Amino acid sequence: MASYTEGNTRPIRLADIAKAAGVSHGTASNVFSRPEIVREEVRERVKAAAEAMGYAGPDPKGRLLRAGRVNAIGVATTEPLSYFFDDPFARAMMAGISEACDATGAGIALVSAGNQEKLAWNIQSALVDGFILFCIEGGSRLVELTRERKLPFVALELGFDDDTVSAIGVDNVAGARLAAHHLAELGHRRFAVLSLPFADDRTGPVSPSQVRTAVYPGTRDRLVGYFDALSRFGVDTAGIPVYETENDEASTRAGLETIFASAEPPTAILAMSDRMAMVAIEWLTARGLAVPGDVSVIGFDGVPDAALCDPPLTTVAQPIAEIGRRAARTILDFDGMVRRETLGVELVVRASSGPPPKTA
Amino acid sequence: MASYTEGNTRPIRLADIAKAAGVSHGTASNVFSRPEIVREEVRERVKAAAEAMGYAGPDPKGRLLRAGRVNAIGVATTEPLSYFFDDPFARAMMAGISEACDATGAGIALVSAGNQEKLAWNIQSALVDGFILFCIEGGSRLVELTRERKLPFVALELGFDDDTVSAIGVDNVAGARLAAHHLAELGHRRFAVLSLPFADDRTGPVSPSQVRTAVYPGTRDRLVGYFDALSRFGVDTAGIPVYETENDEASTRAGLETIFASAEPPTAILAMSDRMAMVAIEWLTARGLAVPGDVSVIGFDGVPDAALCDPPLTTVAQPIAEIGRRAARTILDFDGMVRRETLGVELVVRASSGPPPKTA
DNA sequence: GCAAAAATTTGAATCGATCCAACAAAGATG
DNA sequence: CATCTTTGTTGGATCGATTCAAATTTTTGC
Repeated sequence: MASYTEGNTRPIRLADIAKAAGVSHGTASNVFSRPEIVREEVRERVKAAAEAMGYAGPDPKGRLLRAGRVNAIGVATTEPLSYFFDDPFARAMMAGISEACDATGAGIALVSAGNQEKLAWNIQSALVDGFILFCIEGGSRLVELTRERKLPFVALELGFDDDTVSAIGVDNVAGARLAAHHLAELGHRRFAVLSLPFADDRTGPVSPSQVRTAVYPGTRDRLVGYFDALSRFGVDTAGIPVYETENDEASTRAGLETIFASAEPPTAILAMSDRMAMVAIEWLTARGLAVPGDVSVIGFDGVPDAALCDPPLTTVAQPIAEIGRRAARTILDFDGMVRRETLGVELVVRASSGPPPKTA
Repeated sequence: MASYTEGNTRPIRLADIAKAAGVSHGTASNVFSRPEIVREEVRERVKAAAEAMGYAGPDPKGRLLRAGRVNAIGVATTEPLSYFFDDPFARAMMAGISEACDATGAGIALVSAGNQEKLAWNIQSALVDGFILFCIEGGSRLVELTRERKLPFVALELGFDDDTVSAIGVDNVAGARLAAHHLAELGHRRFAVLSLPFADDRTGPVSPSQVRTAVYPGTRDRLVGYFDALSRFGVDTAGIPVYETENDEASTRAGLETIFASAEPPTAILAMSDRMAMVAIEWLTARGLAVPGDVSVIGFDGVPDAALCDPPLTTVAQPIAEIGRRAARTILDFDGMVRRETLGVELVVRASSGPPPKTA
């Protein structure tokens, strides 16, 4: 299509410049890294030589080995890379991480991979000073892989029960209580739960006996919170349908189909993510059910989009950006400590929740 | 808050393992990089030693220097890092880049910085095999900085006139013609242009004589396209108000105020980005002007959000993800050639454009 | 003009791996 | 049994810089 940019000569090294300028490589190095300590005349001579030979400046690859520090933090997930730019929760989190990185001039390296093997390799070979882990599905595998690197890392979103890993998350039990309490207080007594996954790779309706067996602590805690608040209002929690989704549109719709196939459909939906809640609103509206007239919907997360949907979503807001900022700071200011932080959540009442219909 | 994770002993090196296992460092290296060529018994012995000493596996820092290749591509901009997660255009582009990177297992390093000096440093020290440059404002500075690194790079979005830099973009003249033609054909004769910046750091209304002086080729080409199409319909292009914004909400609103302060306000707005077009729709609606009843609005870019606003935006769609994919491929398959690609655009007619009001 | 102090410069050591030519040992072949 | 393969292992060279103690030069003070 067009011309060659360069000959295929091997790139110029600092040593080449040093030789050309007639100084030692120590001095040549100083010209670039601490110019103030080298005599002006020499400095100019070396710079001129560099210019003349087309030297690209000290290669970070070489510098890195000596310095040890990369000045970049890795953000890893088991989802494809585009997850960081598509998912509203991830985006809000990345905004917080970005802010902390911008403040200190650190870079961000996105790490992911289609399959398990590649992911392992990518984590092993990522040039970073530490990792922030987006623990969605397969979070524990991700933690194991990362632990191998023996670099600082912090798990996000769901507290791991394992006390040896740093983690930043929210009080899921309290948040779920807030959500359920809000709906119960409005008068609702028939509920359904759209749940995040209980464990790797499963989905579908969940029997009451399974409910306490959720492996993912985040899922379990939210469930515990919901049930705890509802039972205080005398609701029989054993009778509440819980549908486990993969937090995507397809499985959420499937869940709704199942839930509303019932003879006594719920008047309120407790969704464990704003994503599912928004799908639910769309699904209900399309089915001719008014939100919140016929069915109230409450989400969890507090992503920015939730304020913009129609009707605007009532939800339990996490301080997402703040979690991101703290995670980044945990890596950037790593002090060898295991740091486990639990941040507070906030009930944000918007228009998707209201009293149950009179007829119910 | 909690216990120490590690003592402060210096990390284990491959050489330590080799010594402990009683083999040469060459063999120890092989155990990790080409296990199949080392005898099983030895392999197990080395692995056991590694396990026992808590070896984290070959350090990528060391490997990198030898290998030369980082297997990551840098994406740079003069905006803060959060730009990548906030801006819809950037996000769509990143999705394309992500896809190409996922396919080959390459990583993405985000590069940015608040000030000019830090940006230079971050570009100099980024551990990447090449750069994709988001050339918004200050694009030429970014190109200069990157050129210094003597790594492959490709400029995005706006073609640079400089033929020595690889670039991928769209045919802005053709796209702008499409937009203007569409509106003129609907019967509009009174237009206003919401323009992207002409050059670094300016904003405000533009006199007709300045119009052809735009420094940014993307801006200039779109203007040329608009005027070219309109003049074929006998519109006096010299009379069209052009307001230069910074492609943000504040300056776009300022532009609209100016434009609609006129005695003969336009019936159609040509916006050079979907962002500005969506701000315009909001502004017009809030002012009681119907879109497209009173004023038609057409955007440029084709970001996903444009389909969701109210009314859905008529726009000129760029193949954003495809541009991203090609940019990534250009770096990943770099062959020393300068590659300049111009992709086609497509008029997407939605509900924000219609015939001008009868009274006009 | 000379010693002491200050400012520069040098060059070997180091960072942590991979690569490869040379060598050693074991097995196959005539 | 000598020779040729094959298979596995070794250790020096290399990747491209930074660092620092020691050597050298320049400056300062008297």
